[in-house]
Amino acid sequence: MTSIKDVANLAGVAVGTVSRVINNSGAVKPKTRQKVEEAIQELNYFPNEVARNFKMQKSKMVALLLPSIWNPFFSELAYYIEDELDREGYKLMLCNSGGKPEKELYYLDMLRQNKVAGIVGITYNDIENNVSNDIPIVSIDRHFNKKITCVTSDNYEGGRLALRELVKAGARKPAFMGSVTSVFSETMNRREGFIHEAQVLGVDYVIYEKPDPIVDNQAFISEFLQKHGDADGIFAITDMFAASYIDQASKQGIRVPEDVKVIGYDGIQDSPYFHPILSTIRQPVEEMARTTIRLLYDKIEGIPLEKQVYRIPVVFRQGETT
Amino acid sequence: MTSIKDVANLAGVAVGTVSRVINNSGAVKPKTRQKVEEAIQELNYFPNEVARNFKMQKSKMVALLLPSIWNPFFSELAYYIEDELDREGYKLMLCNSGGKPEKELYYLDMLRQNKVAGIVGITYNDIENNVSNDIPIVSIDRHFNKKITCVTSDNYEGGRLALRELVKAGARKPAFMGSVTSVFSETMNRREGFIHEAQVLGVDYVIYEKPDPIVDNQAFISEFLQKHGDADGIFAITDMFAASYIDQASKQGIRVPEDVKVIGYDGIQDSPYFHPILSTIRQPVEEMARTTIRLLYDKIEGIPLEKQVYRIPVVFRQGETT
DNA sequence: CACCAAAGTGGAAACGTTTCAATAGTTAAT
DNA sequence: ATTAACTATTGAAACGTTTCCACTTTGGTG
Repeated sequence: MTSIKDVANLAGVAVGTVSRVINNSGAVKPKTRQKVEEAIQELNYFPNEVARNFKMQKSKMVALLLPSIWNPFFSELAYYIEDELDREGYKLMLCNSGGKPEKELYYLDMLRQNKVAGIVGITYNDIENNVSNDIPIVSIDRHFNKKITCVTSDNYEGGRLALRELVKAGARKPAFMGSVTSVFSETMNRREGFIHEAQVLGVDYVIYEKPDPIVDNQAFISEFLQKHGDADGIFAITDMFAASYIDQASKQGIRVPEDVKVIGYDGIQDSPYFHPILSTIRQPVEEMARTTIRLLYDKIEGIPLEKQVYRIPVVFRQGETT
Repeated sequence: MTSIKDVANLAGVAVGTVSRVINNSGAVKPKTRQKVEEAIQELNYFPNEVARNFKMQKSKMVALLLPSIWNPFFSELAYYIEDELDREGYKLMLCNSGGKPEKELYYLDMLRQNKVAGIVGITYNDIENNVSNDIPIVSIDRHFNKKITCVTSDNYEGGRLALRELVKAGARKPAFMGSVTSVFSETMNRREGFIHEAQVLGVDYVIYEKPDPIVDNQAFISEFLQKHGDADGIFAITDMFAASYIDQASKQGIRVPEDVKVIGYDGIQDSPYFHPILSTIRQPVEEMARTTIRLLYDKIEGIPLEKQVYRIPVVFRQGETT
């Protein structure tokens, strides 16, 4: 492979000069620059980025650590994250943890060894203590403590909004359904907002939480239907969950939205696949992604951040299920 | 940051020895090894992977270049690719090209500069000439020439299968619908298989292709419905396209499967979101992903490949649309 | 006990850059 | 013509590894 040295030889200058030409740093006489550029052309030389990263002790690589890219919410997020990174010449490394603690830690170690410039983390476990201070992290929907900045949708408002919409659609006894993924998860505020608004409005409500994320959704939903057959409105913690509920309910002859209104959370639907079209609290995925990366840039450059948690507003999107 | 030199100093040995301990290469006395390991512990040292990559002139990074990770077919593929890579300690870099030629080339250059170990490419353009010989590539569904190995589902058989299933489901005049993405795309064989089987069986058929992928799907489908209202079976080139067709058709009062049978291609549905459940030709995404990576490993290690195109068998999956 | 092969270790070069101090060249004012 | 003040360029060190050659130690054999 041709190196900067070959270019220097051919152009009859020193390597330092070639470096300055390439990086437009320092002064170079136009004539010299031309000689060097010709040599670069001639040799079809391009700089070895690995050597640069090594020398500079930093790379333009950002890692995205998430449970599974297969999940449509995450794949949309990843799309925008990559797009925003590319604008500044950063590259994206993708790590699927499966939500497993040991894999999250394994990847964190690996990323440190690879000296990535930053990490976007969507983790199920408290990675606070397993993360060195020398590598900036921004998390999405997970709020640990000072070290890790968090970007999230406004889950609390989303919960309030969902309850209001259910009531507006005619529900007399709305229920919150979902599974706990992590005690650090900001998503739990969806429940708090829901409860708060129900109390403010003075409506009867049900909270039904699945303690263990491993348990089968279907079984959990069946159980709910038995115990709370009188619930006539469902706020599901995610769209995915809402879809499971609708599936299960319709198998038991329950009609949506006639018998039960359903609202999801995420708003990942905008493909012709999805039916029925869910009423949902739409997360502004693109804005969350871009905000996350811009905050990460600030951290990388050592700019102190104003806040610890950045909440992006959500909106209700009417579908066919309310 | 602590380096191998610090470890050597603390352990009272030479850097070469520390290196041998870390890499389990060459002989090291147990006693020495212990001293070194203690020093590593003490200093909390971990090897600088960037320096290694630099020295070794190679990295364990593989790039996945595709139009958009947002597409559920690609995100499933990416999931398995990452999983297979991780088994051998490789990392995945994600590049969304948006299918734009200039971005594909831009990424290709970038990847070369970054000395990735290999590339998995799902491109719309002929990248054959823009790719150096020193970096192994395996493409999915795109067949250029000798240099680039191609992994694809058995599109031809898939096309035959689709036609047979449509006929079996009662269609008298089946149609193939789709848009051309690239002349190099293996996916076009779906059409060939469809045509071949129709001729073998002696059934009347329609081929309706959208020349320009940019044109709006909805408009294209409306046009088709006007011109070929008598077609009573649709083989859509992708599930996504099938879903669009069903949407559009149902808006015009056409019922699926009563009036028209529909078969898609991909089989990306296995989430409760999707309704109706499509009858489809299922691509074995996981097997394709793993095959791709294993072939890439062979190429990386210089092992010559037997074939130029690897076709993975497909199966028909019954849904609610036939 | 002397000798030899094998095992273990040290030390330095090399990988391709950037950067910086030192030197050389140029310009403009005296 | 001399010098001061820049501008342009050189050359070498440094980044953290691995690897290879040379040297030293060890253990076994005659």
